Amino acid sequence: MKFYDIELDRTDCTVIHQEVVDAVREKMPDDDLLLDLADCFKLFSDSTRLKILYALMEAEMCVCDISVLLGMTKSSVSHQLRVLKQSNLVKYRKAGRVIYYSLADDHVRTICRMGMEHVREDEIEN
Amino acid sequence: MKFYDIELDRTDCTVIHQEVVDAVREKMPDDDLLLDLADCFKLFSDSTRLKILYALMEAEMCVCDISVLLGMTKSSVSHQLRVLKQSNLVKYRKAGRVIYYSLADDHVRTICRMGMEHVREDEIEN
DNA sequence: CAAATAGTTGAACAATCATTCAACTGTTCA
DNA sequence: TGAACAGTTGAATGATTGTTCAACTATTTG
Repeated sequence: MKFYDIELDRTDCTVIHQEVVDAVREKMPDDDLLLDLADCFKLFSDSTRLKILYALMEAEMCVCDISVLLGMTKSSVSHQLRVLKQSNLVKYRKAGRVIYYSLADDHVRTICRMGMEHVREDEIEN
Repeated sequence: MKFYDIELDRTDCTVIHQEVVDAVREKMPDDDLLLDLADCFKLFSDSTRLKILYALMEAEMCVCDISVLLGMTKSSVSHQLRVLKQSNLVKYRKAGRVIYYSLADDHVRTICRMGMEHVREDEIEN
């Protein structure tokens, strides 16, 4: 029997452990869920956003306050607040022309604390 | 007294709450630490890396196994494994020309679980 | 030794994304 | 009413980053 020149699979592998692959595949979370999870972590993966979140852990603040605290333009702060707002990490209340932002719930604290523990441990190790 | 045309501060704000800003500034973690934290979360912010990590939660796997499981090239898997290795999230052992990867410790599980809780709650809300 | 295969590596490319800039809305207040 | 200011928005820009491609190393095996 002749082997035709079929299109190569993206994985030019002789699978080493088919049983392992099959077993793991069954346990894998859905792709959609993993995409959502990645998006969630992406929110915490920028230091400007982290600064904003850590600031809001301490107090409700308006955009100007945050701008001055971080030494950044109102525009750039506002752009990031929009991202955090859309993901329900922060909420806001309007008072005249001033808009006060605060944390939406305690998830932010929990997630930041978790990551911080990992970072600090690495510091000790190295 | 004349106002000279000095360079504008990046924050064209009348600070609304100087006391709040000062109090928060005192509590803020160091910039370096926040950068490290952001880098830590960045590792979890890509769905390919998450897939690899979730796979390794189930079993030790070689690069070919992971490639087949994810339907990706060995090259792209290898690139991501390098990132995870450099950050001490995965470790490896060599057996002939096969290299087996596994999780370095339990941090990955803890951090993923934490994020997953947040994602699932959002699912219920919306 | 030579062929085959596991895995790595660096450059190139495309997509993503944070910041900037300028223009804009909306509210206060004189 | 109009000036001043808080905040938002969209387009442009530059940096970062995930994937691809091709070439490479290293190990096994016939």
